[in-house]
Amino acid sequence: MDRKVTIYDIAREAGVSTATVTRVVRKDPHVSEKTRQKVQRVIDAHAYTPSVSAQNLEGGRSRALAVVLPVVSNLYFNRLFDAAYWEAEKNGCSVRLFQTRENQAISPEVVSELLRCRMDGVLFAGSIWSTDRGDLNAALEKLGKYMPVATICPADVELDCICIQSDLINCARLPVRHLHTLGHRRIAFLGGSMHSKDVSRRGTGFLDQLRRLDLPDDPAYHVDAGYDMESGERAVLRMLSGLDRARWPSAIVTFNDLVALGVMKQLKKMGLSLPRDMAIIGCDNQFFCAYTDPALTSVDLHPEEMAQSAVRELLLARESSARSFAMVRDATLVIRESCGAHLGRRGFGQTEESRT
Amino acid sequence: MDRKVTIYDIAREAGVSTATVTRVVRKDPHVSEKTRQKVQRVIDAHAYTPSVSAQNLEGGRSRALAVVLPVVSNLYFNRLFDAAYWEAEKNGCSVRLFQTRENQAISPEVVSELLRCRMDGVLFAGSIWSTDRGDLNAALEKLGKYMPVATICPADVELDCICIQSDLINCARLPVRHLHTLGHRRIAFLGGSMHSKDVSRRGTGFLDQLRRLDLPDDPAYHVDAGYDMESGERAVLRMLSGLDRARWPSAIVTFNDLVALGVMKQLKKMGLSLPRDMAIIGCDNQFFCAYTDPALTSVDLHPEEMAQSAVRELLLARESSARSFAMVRDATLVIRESCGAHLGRRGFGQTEESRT
DNA sequence: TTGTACGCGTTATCAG
DNA sequence: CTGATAACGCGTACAA
Repeated sequence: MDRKVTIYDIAREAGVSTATVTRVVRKDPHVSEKTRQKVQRVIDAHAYTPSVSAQNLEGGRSRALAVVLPVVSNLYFNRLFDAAYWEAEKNGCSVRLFQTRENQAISPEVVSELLRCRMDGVLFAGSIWSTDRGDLNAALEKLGKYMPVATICPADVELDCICIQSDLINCARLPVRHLHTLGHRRIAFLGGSMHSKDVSRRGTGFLDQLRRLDLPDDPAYHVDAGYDMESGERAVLRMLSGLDRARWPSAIVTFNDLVALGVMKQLKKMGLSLPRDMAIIGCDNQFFCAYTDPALTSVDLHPEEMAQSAVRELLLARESSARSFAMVRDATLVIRESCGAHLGRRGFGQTEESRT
Repeated sequence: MDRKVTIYDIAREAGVSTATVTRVVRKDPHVSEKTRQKVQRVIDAHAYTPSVSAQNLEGGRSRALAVVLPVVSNLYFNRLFDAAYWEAEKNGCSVRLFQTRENQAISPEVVSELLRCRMDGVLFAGSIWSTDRGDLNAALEKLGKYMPVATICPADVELDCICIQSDLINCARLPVRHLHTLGHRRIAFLGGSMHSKDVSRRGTGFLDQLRRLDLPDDPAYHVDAGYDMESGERAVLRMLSGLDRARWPSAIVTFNDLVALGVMKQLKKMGLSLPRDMAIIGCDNQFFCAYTDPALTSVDLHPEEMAQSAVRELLLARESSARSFAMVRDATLVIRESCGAHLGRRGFGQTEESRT
């Protein structure tokens, strides 16, 4: 491996001072055209590029933002990351990715790594909410002293940083209303946990909406499960196995589209026809939603836009003094075929149901 | 924003020299237990962490690998990246992601950014092969002078770097043989391009295999298309529309699973029943393959293992002198239901076919 | 317009 | 065992 050519090498060979080389590189106009050309020629000849490390050390900043999330290979997170990446790049800033994996909590290792790297800002997304509230606030405060901090978080989390909040309310309301409008009364929720400690609060939000519409909140209609396809398969099987067919829900809202994928597979395996025998609504509006059979109706939380806002605010906060505030991007429902909406309004399970 | 506390601050407050602070941080045993404790206390009190920029400047290396690819939000690439990330992390190395987007060529900007950041190694994956061979070699050579270079590339590409080659041969052979065994004779290929300039050479590899088995290579059986679901939908429609039903293929191999998704959707829309009326084989063995209807048979190129090998070799090359060589990870066929293999062997399209 | 000299935060070398 | 001090590569006052 060759030694990297430095600004000294260029200066010496061009017969000028390092200051002049810098000026040429930074396109400082206070250089005579003659020397500029001379220096530029040497630079080109050696393909000289200033060292970022040295520049950062000098300037005290890294022109880099950190994005901390569990896994990029997750569909939701890679959309989020991708958006953050390009938004930062548009502003001449690079992005460093830190994965925490299943390690739900925000680890001290990550915090110190962020500090070590002198990041210009950090965006947290996903799963850190399960961290003990005290620890979390301590960590954020510690980081906040040195760099602006932003998070993409559930709406009910109050943190001392830039909070881009997921639209929990509509994420639950939209699917429930849609199903209600189509005549469904018995609606189940599968995936994640109904307990309030669940990362996203999606389950609890769902229950709220049921209550608002005076719909039955049958405990049999939600079994705790994971966040992937296998979880969906198992959960729906467990739920339906324990129920008389007359008590079956006519619709299922899932934690996310992956769970929905599993649910649909299991349902078909049981011989049900979708959406006739069961309506399904997923969440995240993933790329494959239009290609399931039937095409999956889903809620879009617009992670891309949230990520873009976060990056923009981070960049802003870097200049001005840091501030803490919250903003929300409305969720939207993307209606496809998995609820039979295209077939017109119908009345599911009305006959067996006791009107309350 | 507070000023970061430096090694000087610690040294002063602890009443020792910076050298001693470094020793404590690096756990150098040549420190008396007494001073060690004294210094450590100050370090903890201020949550001091050495600056990576300064360390890198000093040491002349970054302890970071670069991964260059088109987009992480692509399923194939995020699996690849994720594997590289954790393999590097296991070796105390961080990973920096560079996306080139649709920008197929390896741009001078990326090259100079890699140089600027003084990366300890770089892994290229995907799409740079379409770069003019001369330019590509020039870029790789330039980089190679300063850091080890690895690529995940088609097997027929000869480059002066560490080449982790995709198993082109089996990627084409496995699906064609499988279909042949099941009795299929008219096999089409959809997605990408059949032209040899296509990034992955998947189309040309497919044609080779057809010839080997003496199967008809009807030009109508492959229309150039893209790499996503929409491309699949359009391509299959275009192909079948132009053909008498008697001349229809009985099986379709697609460039990847995304294309397969589109093809399956379009086929169903046309009223065909899968796999009875048409067998499908995708490529990449994506997570959703087991959840399509019918479950999609697919080729796995094992991008994770390729990425891990690449990272390992990069780390090795960093120590010893750089070397250039090639290695291949065999592709495997994951058989599910989209070819009807679970239904036993059958003879598709035998009757209409003219035996040659 | 150009050059000198210092600081940025660490580590390594060499004395003590 | 501990402390000066010289790099590391760059930018930037300040001076010429």
